Amino acid sequence: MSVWKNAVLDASAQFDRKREVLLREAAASFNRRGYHGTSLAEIAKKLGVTKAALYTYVPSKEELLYYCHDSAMDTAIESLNKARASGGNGLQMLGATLLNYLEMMLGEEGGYVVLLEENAMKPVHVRAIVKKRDLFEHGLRDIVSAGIADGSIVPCNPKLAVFMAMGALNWSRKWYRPSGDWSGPQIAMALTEVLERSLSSAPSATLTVDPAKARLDEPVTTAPKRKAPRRPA
Amino acid sequence: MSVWKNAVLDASAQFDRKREVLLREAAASFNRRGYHGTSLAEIAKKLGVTKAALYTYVPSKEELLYYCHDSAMDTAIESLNKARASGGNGLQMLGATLLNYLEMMLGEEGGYVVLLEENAMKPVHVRAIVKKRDLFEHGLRDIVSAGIADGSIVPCNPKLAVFMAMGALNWSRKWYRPSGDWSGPQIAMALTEVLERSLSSAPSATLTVDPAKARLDEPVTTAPKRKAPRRPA
DNA sequence: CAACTGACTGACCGAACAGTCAGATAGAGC
DNA sequence: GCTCTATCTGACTGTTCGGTCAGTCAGTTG
Repeated sequence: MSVWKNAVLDASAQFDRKREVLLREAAASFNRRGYHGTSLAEIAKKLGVTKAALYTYVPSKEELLYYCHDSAMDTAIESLNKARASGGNGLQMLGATLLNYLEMMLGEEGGYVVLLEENAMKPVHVRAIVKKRDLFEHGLRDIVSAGIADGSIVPCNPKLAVFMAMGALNWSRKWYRPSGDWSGPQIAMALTEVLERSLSSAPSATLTVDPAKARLDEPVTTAPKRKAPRRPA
Repeated sequence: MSVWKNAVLDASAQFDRKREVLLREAAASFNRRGYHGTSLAEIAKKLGVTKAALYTYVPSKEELLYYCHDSAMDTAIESLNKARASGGNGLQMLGATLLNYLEMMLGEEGGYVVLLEENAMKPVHVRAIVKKRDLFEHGLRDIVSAGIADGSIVPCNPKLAVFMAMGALNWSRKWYRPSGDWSGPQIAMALTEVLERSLSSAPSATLTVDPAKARLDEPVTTAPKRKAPRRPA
């Protein structure tokens, strides 16, 4: 690893940098083989060090998992806040959040998303993660509720709608291949588009047929493509 | 386990029954703690036997995982064939398949769905499972394509649409609680409804707000609730 | 009753793994 | 050059787990 053997930076910056690289590598391995299916020696080998060296940066394997989860949730909540700050109606904020979330998940850096096997952590850590996850999910539900109220989102059950969206998004980790035809941002765009359509009060008349040709320099927010919001009978 | 200590049946039926119970229990444990996180002793204890007894029914832990995956895929493909046989337009067939799939996944019996950690299996088994999974997914894509052709589904990318649907559905295993407010069939109905809306050429003007109150004796197929299919400009 | 069969047990083995520790190493500050 | 300290190594430990095996036990058949 190039980051591992690198002078220039001062001591504490080196430490932080290496710790970050470790988290990333761990998350990638956990994602691929699962927490229990990944050994510390395996991670260490990829970083060009021995297992014992990892304990300089992390007190235990369990806490390594916890840190991965924690970073991922922080990033998720950040994407939520960013979307909230940018404003717009409920549907637009929802779309912006999902797009941010997915882009960071499929990004080059890999984000350190793990999401599964939370029960492998100690109860204290499970509680901490669940708390943050609930913060994120309730934030999303509130956005959906706001969207229903402002007419941009069709009346529905916000809890279920968010569960569905999270499933559709998180599942992409299973089938996304960086070397495939579709880039991360292209997938993010296309998936978000379908999800928006499922909840929009004015669903678009068409969807992206070929994500590989999607132009990514277009504005992110998907304005309703037909006319005014429509309320149910 | 009541099934384990039960006379009445003849020998080979007993064997098959017990084997099935073992598969179910294993799948449930694998789903909860992951493959590597589940020990055979743990499974055996739940069945009231010792670890060694399991080897009467299964040659190895790895093959136990394989059998779980295999059964799940067979059930999935069966739900696909059933929907195809029942006919209707593309959107209706898609909805019927997803509904069947989800009902079996959330059913009392638990189906033995696992889906994750395939890479824990031997390459031969991975190939066999991937083959069946591809059969299922390509079947779904074909249905989506048919729906686009017959005008019931909005033009979109079938591959991406199916990935999204599978994610939304499979993710339910993460948050579904049999003891919760919503029953399996109610969730199946509500989720399928949202997914249909995301792809329908004539999206409904409203969605189920309270899945707990959904009437399950209604016909399954969701007829377009507005008017004729609309094609893109 | 006696011979046989298949399910099952409890003790055991070897491998893999998380975590520990004494010591090697190398850079920073004096 | 000398010391101090942070980082890292390689060998080690205790434990857990998948898998094996000799032998027990219950049920069946004749």
